[in-house]
Amino acid sequence: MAEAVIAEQKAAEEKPLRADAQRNRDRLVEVAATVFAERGIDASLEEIARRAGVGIGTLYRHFPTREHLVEVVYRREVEALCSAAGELAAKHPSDVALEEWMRRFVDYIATKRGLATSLRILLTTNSTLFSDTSGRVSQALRQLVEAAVADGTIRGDVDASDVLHALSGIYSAPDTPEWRDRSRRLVKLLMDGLRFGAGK
Amino acid sequence: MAEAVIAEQKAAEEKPLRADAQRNRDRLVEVAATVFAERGIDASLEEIARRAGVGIGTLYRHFPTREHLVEVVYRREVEALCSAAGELAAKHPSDVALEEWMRRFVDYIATKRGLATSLRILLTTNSTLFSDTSGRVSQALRQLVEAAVADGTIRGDVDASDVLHALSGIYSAPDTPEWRDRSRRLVKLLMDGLRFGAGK
DNA sequence: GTAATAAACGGAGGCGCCTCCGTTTTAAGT
DNA sequence: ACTTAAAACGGAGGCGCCTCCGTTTATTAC
Repeated sequence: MAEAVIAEQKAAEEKPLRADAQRNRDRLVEVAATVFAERGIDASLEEIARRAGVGIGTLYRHFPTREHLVEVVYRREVEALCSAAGELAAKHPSDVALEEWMRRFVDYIATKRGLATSLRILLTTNSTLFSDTSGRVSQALRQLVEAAVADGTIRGDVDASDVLHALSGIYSAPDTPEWRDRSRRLVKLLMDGLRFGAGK
Repeated sequence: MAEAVIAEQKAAEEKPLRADAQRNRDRLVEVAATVFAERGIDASLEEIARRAGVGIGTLYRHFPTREHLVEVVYRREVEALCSAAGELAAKHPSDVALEEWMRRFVDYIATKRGLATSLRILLTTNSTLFSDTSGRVSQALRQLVEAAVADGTIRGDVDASDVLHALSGIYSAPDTPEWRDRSRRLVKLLMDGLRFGAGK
């Protein structure tokens, strides 16, 4: 339902691009994701254009500002993370799916730690981006938690927002070298707590 | 070892500048204030250096980032505004001094309207800057209000923070072409209210 | 006054940003 | 298949950022 609405909006807002334009645009987003990950959010836009095999003018036509490009990359990554929830749910027992998804979630945030400042500015400047993505994340998590509660693999006295709060406690911890490892341990710990008393 | 480093830093902080260095630094701040006013906070640093008659390297030695320079200019302007409070108090009846100072205050904010976004980022990033300057403004205003209350030229049932709140209502109004004029009218209105019932 | 030296100067150079516009490609009409 | 107009391309060019380092200048010691 929600996906149908999104699809409709996209169709309404965007006229179809010419084949070469669509190809270049997709390529740019893909390369940009890689380069931002490698060099941070201040990476050279000219490097992105070069590695995507297009001229700098083409990059600017598609993404008038750096922020436009970052936003598209960010939305794409959040969407990939969230749509993985459904796939995990189909392939694993619901508690395992939830655990794996939470692990990916904190890992994703870990990779963004370095960019936090610039990204936070973008997220406060562009409140639509913030509400869209945080809504999408909540939805994915809710799906997993409700399934696990329903089939009794985790306890029934928690809901998605409880888990989200618990996770935020994990990823808002200070930024040390072992941050990533500790986060994973904490996710395991949280998961054990969720399994305890399950099926009662 | 650590002590040596600390000692070096202290020395560096307190050390008087060489005569030419001080001259260039002052010149840069003065020119920067003009250029930022003319072209906005994103003005070219090379233009500032050029108009100050120094090389770009000299500008960067004194102010490693644009933010450093903006901060110094901003502090200087706030200080000029606030120290004018004392001068006004010496030359005018206390109610007139207060009115004139408030007029200058809203005018100053009016000039900063266009830069608001960048400046707000700087003020939230650098909380020392924010608390220092807002403290200084409060102090200047308090001085004027207390004097006017004390000699009965304005009513006694208000204090500086009341007036500051009233002013913030004035300058947070939307940004229209007549903003400046309306603000002045509102200051006059506020002042009439303050005078009403004075000396009771 | 002169020499020595630490401090400051300044601009060339390399890189990235962004715009502008002549060239190329697509796709719609015939 | 061919023509053609619109769409997209891409890179040169101008400007600003910032660093690096050879040169100049102020100050200190004699």
